Amino acid sequence: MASLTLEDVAKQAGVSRSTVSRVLNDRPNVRKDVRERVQNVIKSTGFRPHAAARALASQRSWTIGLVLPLSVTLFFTDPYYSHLTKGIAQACNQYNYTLALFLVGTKEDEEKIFPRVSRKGLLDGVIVQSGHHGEQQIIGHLHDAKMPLVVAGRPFRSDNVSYIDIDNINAAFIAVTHLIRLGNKRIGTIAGPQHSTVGLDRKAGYVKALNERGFSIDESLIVEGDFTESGGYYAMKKLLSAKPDAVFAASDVMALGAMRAVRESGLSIPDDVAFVGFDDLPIATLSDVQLTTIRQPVAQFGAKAVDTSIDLVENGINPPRHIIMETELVIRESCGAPHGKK
Amino acid sequence: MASLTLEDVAKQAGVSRSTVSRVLNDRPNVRKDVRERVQNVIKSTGFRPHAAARALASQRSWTIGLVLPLSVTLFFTDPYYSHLTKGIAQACNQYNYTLALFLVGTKEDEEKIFPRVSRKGLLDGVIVQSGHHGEQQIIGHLHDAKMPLVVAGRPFRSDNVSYIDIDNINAAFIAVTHLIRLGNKRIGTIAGPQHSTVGLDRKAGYVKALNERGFSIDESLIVEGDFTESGGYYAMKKLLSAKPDAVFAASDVMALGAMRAVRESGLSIPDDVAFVGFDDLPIATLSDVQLTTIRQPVAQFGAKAVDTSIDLVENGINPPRHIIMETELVIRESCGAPHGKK
DNA sequence: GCTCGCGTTGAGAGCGCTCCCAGTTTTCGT
DNA sequence: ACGAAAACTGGGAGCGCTCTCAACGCGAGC
Repeated sequence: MASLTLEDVAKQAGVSRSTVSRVLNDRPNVRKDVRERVQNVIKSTGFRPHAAARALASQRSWTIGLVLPLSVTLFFTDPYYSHLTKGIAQACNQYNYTLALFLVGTKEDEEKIFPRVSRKGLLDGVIVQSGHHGEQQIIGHLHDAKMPLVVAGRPFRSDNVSYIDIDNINAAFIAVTHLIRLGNKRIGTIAGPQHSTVGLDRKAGYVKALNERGFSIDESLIVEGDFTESGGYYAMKKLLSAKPDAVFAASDVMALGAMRAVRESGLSIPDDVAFVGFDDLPIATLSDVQLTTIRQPVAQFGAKAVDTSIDLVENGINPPRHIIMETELVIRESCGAPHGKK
Repeated sequence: MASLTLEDVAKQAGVSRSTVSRVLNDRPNVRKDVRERVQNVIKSTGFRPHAAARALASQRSWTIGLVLPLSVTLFFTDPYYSHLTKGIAQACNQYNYTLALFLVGTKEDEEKIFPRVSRKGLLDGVIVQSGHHGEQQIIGHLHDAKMPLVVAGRPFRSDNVSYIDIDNINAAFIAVTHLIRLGNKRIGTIAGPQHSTVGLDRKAGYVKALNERGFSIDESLIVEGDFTESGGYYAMKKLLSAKPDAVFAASDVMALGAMRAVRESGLSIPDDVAFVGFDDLPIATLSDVQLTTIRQPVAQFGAKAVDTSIDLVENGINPPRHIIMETELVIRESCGAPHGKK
């Protein structure tokens, strides 16, 4: 099976290269019987066009890049990234795109990756996870190269870039309002890092909910975590001295850590301290006390990111698209509210 | 900045296409001053060769595919895959290769992915994680297409394919022997799925250790898990009725689940039940009782996989390479042995 | 019967690079 | 200083596709 080419297939089918190409790409203007004849040859020979050749001729590589930060080793501890990656990978697959993964950890990684993603002929579009250390820089690179770019999560400077996000402020608002309605009086929060838009927005939603219900903001009830389990644990240890009766954690993983700290201190969940998390990843249901949380549509989020990338590739990057996905409060045990399941 | 080509750079530097190509690829036979002149033009114009064009002309795509099974949603729950992916991604980056990620979950995924990975001009080599449902099939595909292939973890039929693995039997043997030396008499195991080589091998090591020390094999002390936390939890519930005084779990994640079950039943770790896990991922140290475990060099494992792939690409796929990486017993709290740290 | 127009087909010119080979310049031994 | 060998450089022919364009039937309309 020496490397088969379009030409070979054409010869076998008794037609020209162009006709085979047309059949291959489902283009019109081929007589039915000819089309079938060619299709048979393609099937019987198992011919698949050479990816690089097609990419060169069509100026489309049919691959999308995904740039993920590895900072704080989050890629390992926070299943959010795994889920996002899965969503994106499956969507790519659906559309017959190839997914190129770029994990950027160190400064050296950046130096190698940044020029690569903006390189011609490699990627049709790029999805960058926001909250990244060199985020601004890579967005700039990509912008200069006029490479279609979708940011997953609102970036700091969102003018002129397409992004897709959830309404973090509102989602956090709903979570905290839920805790207020349940009668909690001292509601604390384990916020995300305040150098990320997610961290800022979720805290803003917390503040907004308290304000709207006439609560004053008690700074001792606000502790910053880093989206890790142990971050949540230590944040909660600090928070405990402020004696909260409820906590809104900016991620499920942090909520889990925080709940561990609460359990260790001899208090019970939700009676002494009620919890609402954020993400609704499978781990939310794994704990002894199932977590009430905000559900993000992570898989659809990924799919939408791919979708949008392809849209940008095909229809130009202007105007930038800004897409906000819906979230949902999922009530389980940890908030103390009556709930359906188990 | 219209798409810059080699030709343009050549014109600007006052040389020919060939010379620029030579400079670009660090090839000899270019006068020093000419080389520098060209390099300056490259730097000042920010020229990067068109990836697809280069791939077509050189018949090398400089990208490596990674095929990961999504079965049992393991990709999410077991950080092993995240770590492996990270190792592979970083190694690719090091070598200036691009990593293409293929996550195969459903049967439809397979159908889309299998032809894609063996397609000409897309991938130089492929790394496939073993333990995959359609493993045999994809290995066959790749073999037919003469695509360089490295399997991560020994596949079932290992003749004629290159793989890289750890010595699971011996590692498990060491873990269990350690528990025996500590004076435990009823040592149970939470084995991995017995349809995977890892699962089989680690169980074989357990059996071998007991046999060698004159213990008889008690089937009620052997329970099969599925490498998930809850799998470990339920396996332990079953195992508890056999009253083990020590447990060797075939993965850290399962060990964590099992320890949760033990704690729930009111027993203490390591006094009532001692534990040794397998993997030594960061989660091993996250638990209340730090886990004694077998350390796998996951990151190096990934790097070696990439290394081997490139070797196969450059030096041909025959003979198949079989590489075994070293493991190490890391003693912490859960086994009850005296240990250094904390 | 002739022209017009449309659906169909094939030829040819690239896409932007690598690589071989032939031509030119430099280097070195004598 | 001269010729041979070595080092350097440029031109050309692809790599395997896509895409434009011209050419070719063929039935409809007059």
